[in-house]
Amino acid sequence: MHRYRTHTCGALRSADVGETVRLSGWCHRIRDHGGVLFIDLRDHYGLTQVVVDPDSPAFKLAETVRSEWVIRVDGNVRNRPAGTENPDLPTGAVELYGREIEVLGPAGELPLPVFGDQEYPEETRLRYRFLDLRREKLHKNIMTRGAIIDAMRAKMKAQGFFEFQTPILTASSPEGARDFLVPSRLHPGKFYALPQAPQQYKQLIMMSGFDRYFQIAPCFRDEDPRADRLPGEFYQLDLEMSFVEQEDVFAAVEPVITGVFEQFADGKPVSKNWPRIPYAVSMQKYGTDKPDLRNPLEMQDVSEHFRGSGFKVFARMLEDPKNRVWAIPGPTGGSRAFCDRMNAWAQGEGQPGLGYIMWREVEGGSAEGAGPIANNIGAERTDAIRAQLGLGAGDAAFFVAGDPEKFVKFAGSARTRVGEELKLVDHDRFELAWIVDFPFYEWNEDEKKVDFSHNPFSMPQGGLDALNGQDPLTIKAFQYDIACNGYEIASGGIRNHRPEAMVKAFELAGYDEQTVIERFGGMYRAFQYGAPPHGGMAAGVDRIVMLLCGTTNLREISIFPMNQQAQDILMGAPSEATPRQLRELHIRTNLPAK
RNA sequence: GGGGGUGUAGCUCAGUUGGUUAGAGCGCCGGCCUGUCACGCCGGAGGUCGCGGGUUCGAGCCCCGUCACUCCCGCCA
Repeated sequence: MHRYRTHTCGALRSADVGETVRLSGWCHRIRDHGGVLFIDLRDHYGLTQVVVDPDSPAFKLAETVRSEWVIRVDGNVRNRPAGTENPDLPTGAVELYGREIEVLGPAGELPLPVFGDQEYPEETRLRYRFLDLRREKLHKNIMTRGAIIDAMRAKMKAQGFFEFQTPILTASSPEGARDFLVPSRLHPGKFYALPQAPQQYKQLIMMSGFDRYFQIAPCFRDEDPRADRLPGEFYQLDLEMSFVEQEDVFAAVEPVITGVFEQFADGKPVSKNWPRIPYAVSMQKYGTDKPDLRNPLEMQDVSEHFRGSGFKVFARMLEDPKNRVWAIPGPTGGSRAFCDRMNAWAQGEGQPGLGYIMWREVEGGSAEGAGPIANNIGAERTDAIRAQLGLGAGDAAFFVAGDPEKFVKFAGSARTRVGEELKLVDHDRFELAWIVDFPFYEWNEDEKKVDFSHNPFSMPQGGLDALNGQDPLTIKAFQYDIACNGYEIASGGIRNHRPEAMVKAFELAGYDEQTVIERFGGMYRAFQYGAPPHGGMAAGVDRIVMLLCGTTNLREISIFPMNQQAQDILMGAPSEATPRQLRELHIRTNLPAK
């Protein structure tokens, strides 16, 4: 007989009745009735009820075991007495009558019970992560994560992609987020950096003549935490292809992502033909470049109805040509209570308020606008707005006014808020979309200069001609994202593989050729010796797993995450280095006074 | 770096207008219990009310400061 087990805790069935078996596992739940004692024995595979009574030689020891002790039980499998079967358990028809118990690993009092689903503070959960990981939900999420990554690999390989590994110790990249640095012992005063993404490596792989690259790539960025961002490190499904245009990338990626979602969506619908939404349109309709398309609301520009109207606040604002008035439709929201609630919410967001019109039914069945704005602009304009937004009696509309660049973010969250409050959002579906035509540059107000708005390596639409002849702020890039349910789950682009275009692109952002050579020497060199047109994408593995596991917290789908102060409180990282380690690295600390 | 929210038992939380010895459920420990599967019943232990100061006859509650946690903004090519 095997030292620890003949079966797992999820294996036994009626067919095994009469067998003498050996199980090992954790004592999940113990029910001591004095004369008869039940232990639910748990392992990775499932739960089996062990029963012990005073006739068993194991009885005395069985009375001493506690939750989460690891024990080995020998005994025989028998049918449960009629009426005591548990249909909720796969093993629920049978039980193991225990004759011998060996304690393999006793446990102290638990800081966090494995049984049950009570919420526990994050600090406790992270310090005792190994206990939390035994719990059903987290254990399942981690297994799902592995299965999703398997599916990604399989689907990528089926599309002809080949997996590569790229260095973890690399050079600091001048653009982007803050790097994690690793001091070099052999080169005093110099540092490696952990890759923020294998961006340059994957392009170099294309220039090295390989055709289709992918990698489940660890990425490291020293950023401040957010709810949808793991501190320190995260994973991307990173891919790159040669001799492709944007359409080819879409054609390769869409079935992979759709397939993964469908496979793990648990029956929830997944959008088939993804809409392609230009960045500018997305900002106008949804107020964000990662719209939640489960929310049916679309904002519209209603400036014309307010220009020269009796609502002086907006009318005066519109005298500045860059200002606009946008409307957020609120179907079924036409009550004073709801409009006041939205107004109060807006004030809580630091806004002066949120103007609105509500439409009430009047005799004859038509709709009449009400509220301060409607009174000021008059019935004709009010009705024109109603008609444009396709609203009727019982509906409302909310208005934001000013410079769209400044209010767009607030407008987007107001749209989300209205949709959620009016229960217009179907949460049980996955709505995927391509967001395309990102601007190549953006205006940096602080430094009064043009900056790359996304990826400095992407190809401007129109190529070198556009860079030479066009207002830089109007140039679009072959740069795209995938948005799903309000999250950015992937980002990519067609790369700029022509050195003269690359130099020009950097020149417009204020970097001369010498700087490009210094900062991107390897890439610059590779561009000189036959670079294929290429492009690709990187998808956020953690966010995709999070969406498919139905959680909004990345720490629920990551096996050993750091806390929000970027500390691993299980392992104790970061920690101080010994004087000897620092000496070898030629480093002296200079700590802030406190 | 800035702003909001929250800190009461191991955990989730209640605690009246400022008023006696700060409570409940879960968990833990002990006892009873031969068919439970959120077992049940009885008993018990467990508290610097985040910390420091102030107001008051009296502070878990009010005021000031501080710390921790958390969400958001900045940041995230």
